[in-house]
Amino acid sequence: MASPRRDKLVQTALHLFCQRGFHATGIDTILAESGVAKMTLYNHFASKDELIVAVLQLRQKQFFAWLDEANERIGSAADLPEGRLGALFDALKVWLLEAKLNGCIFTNAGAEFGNDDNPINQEVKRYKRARIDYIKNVLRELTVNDPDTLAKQTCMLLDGAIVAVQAGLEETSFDIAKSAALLLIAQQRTSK
Amino acid sequence: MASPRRDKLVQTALHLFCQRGFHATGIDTILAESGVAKMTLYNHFASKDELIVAVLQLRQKQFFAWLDEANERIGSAADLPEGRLGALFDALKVWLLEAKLNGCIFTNAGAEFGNDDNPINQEVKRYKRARIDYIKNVLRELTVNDPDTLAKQTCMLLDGAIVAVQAGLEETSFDIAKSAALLLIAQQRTSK
DNA sequence: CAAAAACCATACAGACCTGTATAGTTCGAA
DNA sequence: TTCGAACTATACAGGTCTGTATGGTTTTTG
Repeated sequence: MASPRRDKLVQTALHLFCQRGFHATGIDTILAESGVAKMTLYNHFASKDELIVAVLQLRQKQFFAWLDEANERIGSAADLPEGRLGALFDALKVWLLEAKLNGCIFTNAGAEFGNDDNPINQEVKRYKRARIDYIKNVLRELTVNDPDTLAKQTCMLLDGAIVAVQAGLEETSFDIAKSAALLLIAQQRTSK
Repeated sequence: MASPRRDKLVQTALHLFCQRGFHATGIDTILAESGVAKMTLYNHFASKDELIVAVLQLRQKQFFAWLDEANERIGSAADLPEGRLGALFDALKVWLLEAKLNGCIFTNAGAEFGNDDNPINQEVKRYKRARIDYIKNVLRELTVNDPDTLAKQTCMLLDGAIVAVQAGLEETSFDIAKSAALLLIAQQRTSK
């Protein structure tokens, strides 16, 4: 399953899909950029859609690995429990602004392939759910009333901020989203 | 500028773009669905991109007209000031779930044409800004501390909820977003 | 070394795409 | 009724797209 050409293809495709979108990125562009032959691509993937699914799976793996790492790095630094979520927000802001991405690749995939149950959409769903679960676990540690709702609200604020930045609004959107999330969490902790 | 064929084209295109996306919807599909000849299209629009811009402009007009109407309808019914924003959220939920849209057409346009300053993206930006301003005006009437930040947070929650529903998560996302927005507004009003 | 697997280069099929060219038609207004 | 504008129908140019066919080359492995 693992192969250097395959990996190169998926990584290159990830890069291009992030910047130009899925439909707007042709197979030939990916091949030219990666230096891999077309027949090799179709030896590893039955179709472009399969490649897209592999790209989304790679991205998901990358993201959660990075999130784990960021979470551990914060670990000792955050004395107040709210500090952990705040630091996570800051880290996410860096992650999302580092490469000049065009928004979130999962949200974008939902936009381009939405409205039916193809494997691409299932991957999007899987990612969104996993992210909520991750935040939920972080929140559980902070002993809030309703971690489920709060995790969903946090993810919505995050996605909303990404969309705002993508539309060309100010990058302070992330900070504004962060302060909202912290207010919500504080509200749950005081009213306990 | 106004012409029955032109209107038919834009309306049909709006419908198709909403459901299938922009790149995935060919000109010929729009022509077949609308029953208009190809030369008529290119008499009214120089290119497909121009048609897309017209579609986004129509949608923007529709949306804010509907928003005005909903806002007036609420007007007398909401006794508590928070009630107005809550009722607006409920109305937006209906607007967004009524036709089986695939998310927000402006967010989707940002996903497909992002990362440079084409006219399409400018239209997306214009919409997002106008929506923030609209909410800001509603909030000003409720005398909150920082209407600007609160309006942005509200819009982020809204966009986040739309993305969540688009990804196939529960439609209760809207209600969860609403409760977050109401908490944020209450927080600002009590701490004054 | 030899056999097998992976990969490359090129050409191409077939579909679809945007946009144009051309010629005929409807229809309202001067 | 005649002129002109808007529209239709059809064909097509030129490009791009995904995916395949073919045959040669490299790399790995037994």
